[in-house]
Amino acid sequence: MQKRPLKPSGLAIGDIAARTGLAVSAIRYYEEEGLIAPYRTASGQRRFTRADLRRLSFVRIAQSLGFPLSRIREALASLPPDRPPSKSDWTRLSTGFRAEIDARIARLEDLRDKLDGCIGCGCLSLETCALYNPEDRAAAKGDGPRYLLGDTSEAG
Amino acid sequence: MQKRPLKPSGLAIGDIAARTGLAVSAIRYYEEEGLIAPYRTASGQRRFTRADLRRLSFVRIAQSLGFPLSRIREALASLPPDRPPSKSDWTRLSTGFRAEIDARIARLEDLRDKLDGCIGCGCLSLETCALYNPEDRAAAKGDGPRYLLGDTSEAG
DNA sequence: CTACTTCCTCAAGTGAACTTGAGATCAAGC
DNA sequence: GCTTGATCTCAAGTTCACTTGAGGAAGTAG
Repeated sequence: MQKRPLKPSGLAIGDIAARTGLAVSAIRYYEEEGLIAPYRTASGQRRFTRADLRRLSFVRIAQSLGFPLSRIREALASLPPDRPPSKSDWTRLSTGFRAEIDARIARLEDLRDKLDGCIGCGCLSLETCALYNPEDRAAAKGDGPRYLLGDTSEAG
Repeated sequence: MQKRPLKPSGLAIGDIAARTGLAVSAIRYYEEEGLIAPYRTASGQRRFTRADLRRLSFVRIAQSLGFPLSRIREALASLPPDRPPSKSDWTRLSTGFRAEIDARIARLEDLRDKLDGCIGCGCLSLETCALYNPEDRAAAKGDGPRYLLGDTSEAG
């Protein structure tokens, strides 16, 4: 006796939309984009398993973290396409994401701190601020406020 | 004797592109969008001041933080349109941004931790995970993995 | 069986943030 | 003075992540 087993034959797209908070059209789009692969009934209607539900939840979460669908598809590609993924499947997938999330956080903190520093010291209105006057040191390289944009190569 | 004063009459768009790392077309677009307002020579060519350069650097930075141009325009609107902004001008502008950056960081950390927790405990493959099985508690509200998506209203 | 809702596909539209191209003008070097 | 490269405007095209609409088939309630 299972407790409420997603109906014998899986959920229809409308149910999935209600459960994930996604629009029906978005779910269809995700299928088109290869993020999910729901099976079809004899008459051609989509039916979704619990695994699909998890994949969609993951999509929603990863998206809200700022990852593009291409990156999410890539991550989901490491899961078995349709069958219930194991814990180690999800762990493998999430480890890569964790690293990227950490990197994002670090970058934001770095930027925030530099912004704070520059504003705090008032150098925004001076000519020596690495943040707003990158040309002092970077003009020769000709590539803008790169100190804040991830390029830490000080070569030259 | 000033040190290299941006040429007597300001920089041309190509110079600005080289210094900021932005494409010429992007700079024109930003003007169209009201983020900058370079002045024009008699013949109609754009000329940029140091203040424009700072505004563009700010645009680039804020963009890399994930802020939409609309929000950036809004922030820049608090600066005097063309004149060199004072320290307090920039401080006012940046304070609002700081708060939003902090919020972003907090959200990312929260999501990361929840993701970690769920993956660490293996509940991704179970039926009780608030992250991947929100329907257990949220199905009635019908709105997906909202625990991770910012809605903390547990009412109901 | 009828009516209503949900689902299907396919094409086109949307908004953000640009880029590309056409055709013309402007500025700098020789 | 001429050529070359930079700049101008304006219109249209591009990518991402969808939404909207047309036209039709399928499932459900009475």
